[in-house]
Amino acid sequence: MKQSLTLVEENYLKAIYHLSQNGELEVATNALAEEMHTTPASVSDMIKRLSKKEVVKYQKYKGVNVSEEGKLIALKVIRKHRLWEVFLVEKLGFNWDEVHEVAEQLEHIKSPLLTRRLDEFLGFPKYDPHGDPIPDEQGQFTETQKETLNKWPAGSSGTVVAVHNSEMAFLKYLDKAGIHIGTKISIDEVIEFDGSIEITIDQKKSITVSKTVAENIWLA
Amino acid sequence: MKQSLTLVEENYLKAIYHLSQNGELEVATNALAEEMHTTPASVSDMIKRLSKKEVVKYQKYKGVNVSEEGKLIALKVIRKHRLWEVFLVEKLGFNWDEVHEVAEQLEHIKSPLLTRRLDEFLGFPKYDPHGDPIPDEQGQFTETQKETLNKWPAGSSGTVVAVHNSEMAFLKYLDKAGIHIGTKISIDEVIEFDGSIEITIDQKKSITVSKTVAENIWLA
DNA sequence: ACCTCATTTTAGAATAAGCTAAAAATATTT
DNA sequence: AAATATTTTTAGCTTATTCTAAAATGAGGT
Repeated sequence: MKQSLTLVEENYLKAIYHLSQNGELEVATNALAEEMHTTPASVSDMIKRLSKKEVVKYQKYKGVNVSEEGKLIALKVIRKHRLWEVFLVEKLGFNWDEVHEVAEQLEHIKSPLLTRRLDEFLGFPKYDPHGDPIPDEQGQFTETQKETLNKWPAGSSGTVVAVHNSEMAFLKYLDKAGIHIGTKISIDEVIEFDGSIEITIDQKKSITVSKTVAENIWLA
Repeated sequence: MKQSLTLVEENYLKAIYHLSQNGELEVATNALAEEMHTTPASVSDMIKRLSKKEVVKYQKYKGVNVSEEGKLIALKVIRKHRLWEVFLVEKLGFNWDEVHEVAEQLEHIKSPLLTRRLDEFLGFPKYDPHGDPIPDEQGQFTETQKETLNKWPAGSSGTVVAVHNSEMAFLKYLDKAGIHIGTKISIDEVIEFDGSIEITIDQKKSITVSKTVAENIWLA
């Protein structure tokens, strides 16, 4: 029987899915506790509950991961989160760095019809305002071959399709630099000793970004 | 200190406000239990909590009512509920009889900015798809002098602004008759012995409606 | 193999919300 | 006004979720 999950359970599932990077690695209790801003003890308890509901696979002291069923649930939540982000930015005029908290609430609204209608209303978007892909109802992504900026060779160029790390400071830095989803970036030179990279933004402005920054910008 | 209310507390407040018809009458524990689909015992407990938070006025065995603060909170929830209903019907193409459940969830999203932007996006509507008025941020309604159809004299005419009683059968009946919010209705004749009324719909079709039906249609 | 240390789990308690059954207060009948 | 019926409250228990403190487990170094 498919008892539905509570809001908190859904959030755990989403966090596990995220930390395991699409269901591959095992997730440690401590890591999950940090992600959820709670204690390892609470996480242990919750994992047991989720395990009983068969949405995660779990062995004591060995880490957790989502089950097939759990993965699909997580993806449905992610789908809703990203669709709402598109709505907030494109229809209500929010900035892309203001939407997360609200989407975090909206993602838990339970109404398959609403989700479908919203998708339609937005023109079936494939990416959210941060460039993250939106899974379809079956949890499938439209795959694009994207890679972080630091992996691109000097001389190449691409378009920003995603940004990971949603810290305010980072988003503000990008904003100031003029880097958004869709911005064209040319890789001019890769400085070997510290991994920093000289780039040209939209064929206009040249700047140097640190390796850390480069690792959080995805190009296609 | 203004501790925020839980989702369930918000729902109680809304129910109390409804049952008291805008904060006038006292609400009985049993009535509230029925409205909330729960037991009187649970209601008693909850009322104590709400009373401690000063959002309701309460004397044992004497009934409850919202406080000024509680009333404002209830009105804010009602505002959100009705704005979302407008969104669902006008933007996502829901039928006016499909929106309630979803709006019941959406009304609890906490983001004043979202509410304001949504209001703006919808063109600052004053009525929801059922014709119920949408309070502003301060909880004020745009007052219109509306009255149920049975109170209007023969020869007068008005526009449908609201429909109370949301039973499926009733809504379907109206739909079939071609009566919607905004429909113009002329009162042709009031039959004295049973209170039924002959009306003309949108200057076209004439029908006779029973007193019961007339009592549930509001004109302005 | 053993010791130490970090990680993880268990135990026990707290809060929010609900329930059932029993007691108390109010209302209605006679 | 007493008896009865109805309504409301209290008491005690349950589940979901969290916490702190204590115990158990696993891993790395000697």
